Amino acid sequence: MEPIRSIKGTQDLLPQSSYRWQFAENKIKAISETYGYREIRTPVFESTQLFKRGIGELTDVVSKEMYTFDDRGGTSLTLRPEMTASVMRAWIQNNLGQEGGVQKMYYIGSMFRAENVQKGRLRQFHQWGIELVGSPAPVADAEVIMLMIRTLESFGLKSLKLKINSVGDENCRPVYKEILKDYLRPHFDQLCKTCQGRFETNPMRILDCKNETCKTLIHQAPVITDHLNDECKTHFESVKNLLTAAGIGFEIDPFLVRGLDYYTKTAFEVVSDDLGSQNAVGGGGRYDLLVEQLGGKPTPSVGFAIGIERLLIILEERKLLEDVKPKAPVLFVAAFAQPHIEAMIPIVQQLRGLGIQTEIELLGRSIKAQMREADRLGAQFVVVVGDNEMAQKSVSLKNMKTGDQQQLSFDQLVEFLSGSHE
RNA sequence: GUGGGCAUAGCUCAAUUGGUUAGAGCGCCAGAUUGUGGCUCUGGAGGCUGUGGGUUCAAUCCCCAUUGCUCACCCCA
Repeated sequence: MEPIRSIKGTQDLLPQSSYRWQFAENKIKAISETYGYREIRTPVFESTQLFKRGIGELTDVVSKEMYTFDDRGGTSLTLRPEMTASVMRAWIQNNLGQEGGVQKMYYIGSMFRAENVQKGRLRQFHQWGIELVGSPAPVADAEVIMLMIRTLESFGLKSLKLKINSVGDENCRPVYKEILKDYLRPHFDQLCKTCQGRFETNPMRILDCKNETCKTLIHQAPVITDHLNDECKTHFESVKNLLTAAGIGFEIDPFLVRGLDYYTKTAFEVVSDDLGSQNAVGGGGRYDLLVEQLGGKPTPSVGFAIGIERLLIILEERKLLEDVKPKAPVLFVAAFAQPHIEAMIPIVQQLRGLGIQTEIELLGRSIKAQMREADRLGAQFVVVVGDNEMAQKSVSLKNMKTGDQQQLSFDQLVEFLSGSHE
């Protein structure tokens, strides 16, 4: 029979490496909470309409990358391709705006995009994200960026590049788009096919096209940062000043245009050379118009998302996970035969009850094999029980690091281990 | 959707212009040590060379198809 395989673009997280994820997730959660963010979980599937309205019908994500299907009642559902739209839907639906002040939320979860697979790009992948809802102030933008950078630094990542830009708001962006189109119009024929399509629908996306001729044309193009209105300009300046005050280095990239339609004012991205061609570790920005688009009251917000798989790729390439190891048992109980195992079971129960990680032989192997197993598991101590020990109602306790061995009564063993385990 | 690369033991990889029994390291199991891990030594298990077809006296090697993986284009995390 043909074995069934996992679906392309999905991955098993095996016990051999899950501790790395736990390490990353624990750190992320701890830091998010230090900054006052609380976890939000939302369903992995939503009404297709949510993403169409929130992300934008013309974006690549919505137009060609969504896992969409009809449920039995004929409703169109979609596996979430990102979570900001879901979080804002939940925020509106549960009237979180009524609580006053801002809502600071984080999430870690699976996202789904039906794309071709390559390095750092899967069909089911995971994001850590932050949403700071309800503040129009530049300090909110700065806070989420500080949180993002601090977190990456806490993993030991130093030389990642932070790129920021302002993409304007509903007043100055349309004006800039016209200026850009006026500049590009005489060169329309030289643009690549996709950019010719973008010319009317989303001219700003031409700015980050990687086609060579498009790039040379764009090089001389008017940049949005020269055409921001006073409000956006002041906001952008404040964000930059705050980042400088926070000691965070950044690079202004007037060609940074993110692929989701909801961004306003600040947009930012962190890139790394370790990722191959999909070089974005994470990115985000301000989305002051999204809540209205989803049927809520105007609510200025800012957030970001980081790809966990990509983060782990970088950590691995830079050898920053070498010291991260799975938890090893404190004690391995090696027994000769069934009666010895029976005699040890109450002790094992007691030790585990005390939170001491304890293993007992499950295969009835030779003592030699059991010792090898204990060593492989990295156990600090091994207890050996046989007829000799049973006769004296005791155990032999071996320290695996020093090789020392001593005879202990059952009570002494429990007392010793509750004092000496780490 | 489009292109390139790869597919041999559990893992990482060899195998001469096509030539006899497809090898190594690591890992696994066992013994040396009949009640004790690591280090060392010895032995062992483990392969339809991804699948199907073709060329040939002969195919892991050449050709075609197919599946899977991977990298890249577009876009994104």
